[in-house]
Amino acid sequence: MKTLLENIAKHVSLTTEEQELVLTLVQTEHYKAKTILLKEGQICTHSFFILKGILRSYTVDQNGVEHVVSFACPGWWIADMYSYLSQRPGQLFIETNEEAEVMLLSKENQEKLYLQVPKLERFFRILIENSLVANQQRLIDNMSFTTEARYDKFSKKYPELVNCLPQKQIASYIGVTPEFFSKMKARLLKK
Amino acid sequence: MKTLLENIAKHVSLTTEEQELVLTLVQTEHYKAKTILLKEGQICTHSFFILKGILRSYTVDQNGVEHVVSFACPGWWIADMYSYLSQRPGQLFIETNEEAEVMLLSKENQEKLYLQVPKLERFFRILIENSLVANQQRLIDNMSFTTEARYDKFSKKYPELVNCLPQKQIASYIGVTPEFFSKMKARLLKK
DNA sequence: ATCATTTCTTAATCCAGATTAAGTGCTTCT
DNA sequence: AGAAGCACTTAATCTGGATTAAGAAATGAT
Repeated sequence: MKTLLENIAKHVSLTTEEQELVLTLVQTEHYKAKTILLKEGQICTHSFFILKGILRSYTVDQNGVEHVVSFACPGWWIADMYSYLSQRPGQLFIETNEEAEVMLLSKENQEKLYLQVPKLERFFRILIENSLVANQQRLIDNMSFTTEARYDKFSKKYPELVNCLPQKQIASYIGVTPEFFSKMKARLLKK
Repeated sequence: MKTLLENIAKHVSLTTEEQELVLTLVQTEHYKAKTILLKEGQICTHSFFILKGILRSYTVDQNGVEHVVSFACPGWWIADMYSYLSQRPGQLFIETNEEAEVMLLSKENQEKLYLQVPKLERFFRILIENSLVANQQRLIDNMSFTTEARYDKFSKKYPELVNCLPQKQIASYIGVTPEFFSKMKARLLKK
């Protein structure tokens, strides 16, 4: 259901040999809960495809406050795109919430793939297009909706996440403090 | 300096024939100040490459308030990416600030280009990657910086824009009301 | 099972920024 | 040139959400 090849097959179709090539260029890793896969200041040398578990990326600001940039469930990719694309030190942390199984694709191997299987250029372009659209929508939502409406949208868009994330992470994602989030939820229940 | 072919040449190199093909697939248009090129609810059938002038994209929320999503100067592309990619009605307006000259590339012609000049798949992928990174950075900035710091960053990143945009548009871009923006600027001058 | 750490809640106080309202230049149109 | 509309400013008041602080509940480690 959520393997890498199935994910690719949604957008481009590969021959058996091409599929095998892909598999030789990725590695699978297993991580315990709360493992940090990438730290601020490091270069993001791999992008991660989630097989099991939930990962998140976040920044830490001058005051030490965390800001969740994204979550990734099985079947999703995650990386510090700035750092990954430019191969310069980035500002994101990437961390497992729970025990997780992840496929790693190095930047080098991705370049190899582009050369040997040009169709994958299309695959990754589509992935990036989708991220861009989602990101832009989030920006718009943050500017034009109330906190309550943003929470509502989040719950509807990611119903599987609402009940398995610590709610301080959801609070951070929608852009409020855990205290305020808690107050808001209590207010919602009264209705 | 800012023609379409020069823009493409920054990332991929085309043969003369390929360049000519590109030119046959775009059209150039001239617009007066305050012309609306795309309205909410319409399908974004073309993406726009700016030759002259400044365009901006924005949404209008339930209360009729405008939120600037992006600006585009000469040498930049602009479109409602959600609508353009999905060919469904979008929520963005795209409008010229001043008199402008713009090249239009239709979605159909873009698909033709992908087929006939696969190198362009790479070109557009890179453009989208850059947008994604910029967008993600803006999200992070909105979550972790004060209004003042965001304005400061904006001024440094787009020095050419600060002095030629109505400041209510800058206020909207960084996410505050024109009144507050005005107050903040007065406060900055005192220092 | 117990202790320790983290997460969540509640409540009081505070503040950045919104809202409302007026007033002051600018353009631009006729 | 005058009217009409925008863009910008200033100021008073209000509010969503932050901050601080404390306790309660859940989770995890030994």
